[in-house]
Amino acid sequence: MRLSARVDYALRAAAELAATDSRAVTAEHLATTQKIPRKFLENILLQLRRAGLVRSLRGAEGGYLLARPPAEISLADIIRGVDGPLANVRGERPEHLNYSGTALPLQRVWIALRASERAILETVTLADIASGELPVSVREIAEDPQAWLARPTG
Amino acid sequence: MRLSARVDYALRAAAELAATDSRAVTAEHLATTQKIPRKFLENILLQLRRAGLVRSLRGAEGGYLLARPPAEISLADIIRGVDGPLANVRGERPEHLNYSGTALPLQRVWIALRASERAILETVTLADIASGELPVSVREIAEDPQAWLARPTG
DNA sequence: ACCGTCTCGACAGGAATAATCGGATCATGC
DNA sequence: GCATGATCCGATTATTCCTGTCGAGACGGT
Repeated sequence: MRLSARVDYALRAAAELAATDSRAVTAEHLATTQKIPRKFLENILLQLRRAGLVRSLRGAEGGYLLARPPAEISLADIIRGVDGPLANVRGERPEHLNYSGTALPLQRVWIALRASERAILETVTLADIASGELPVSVREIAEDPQAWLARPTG
Repeated sequence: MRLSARVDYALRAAAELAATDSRAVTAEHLATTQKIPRKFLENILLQLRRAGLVRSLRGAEGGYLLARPPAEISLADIIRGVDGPLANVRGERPEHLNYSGTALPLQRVWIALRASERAILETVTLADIASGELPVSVREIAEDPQAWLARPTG
């Protein structure tokens, strides 16, 4: 799991939008409150708009707002919107790999890994982030003190 | 989840080593059977050796072999050996992030995500790959037909 | 008409990634 | 001791990706 700055920014901006329901928020405001380079953010917001995740309004009183209710936008939607498919191995989707010989079972591991990422990223919505209340299944995992250690023990 | 060529190569080579127990295998052989650029592979094998995961023998009859029994080397070990920490956000470890405002709950999501990746990558060993028999917990996830779809439904 | 905002392609600098080169070093057999 | 076969390893290149910036244009509201 490697999250690029682009994805990180997109999610933080989206979270901010989710918190400010029904009013348009300017790129400038998002940039300063979340400490994101402004022009870079514009770039990202444009991507999100083309992905159908945010709407935009021009002119005075303009800005950005979510295209759907926050509860209907998952983190996975955002990530895919700016960074393409969630999972890939050397640029290939896991299901398209053709490993040979001993390496063959690796493909099933990547599939499992992706499924398990989806279980989280498809479940958590912007509404969850905005309210601070994560779904139980996710909270259970995050609450394990082991999960917060840099290096897993045993 | 983005797997670099380096990691992919490392895992495939390691799988090959796991299958060929107790004999040393040359870089040349690994490169051809797994279709990996040879000099690049040497580079990777050197990293694995420095990480204490493989041993090497020089001279005729030389080559590489695993430093420990395959059952005692997890995929996570290999990945960390060549690519550093499993998870990071913009170069920072998830536990070191300091999000502010609305974005705050995101950190817990990354922690959960990492934990759930670990659950797979720490569990699956090279012995599992070599035998083709994945742990039940992983197999259950990988066997779900949903997991093989490019885009999740519902 | 004017101001504030989004729109959007181009592009630059740097970092990461992928891969290669060439030689040094070491073990083994003869 | 010499040839051979292999690892060792720093240096180097090539390419792609990532981050971030610029500037001119389009558009909405007043």
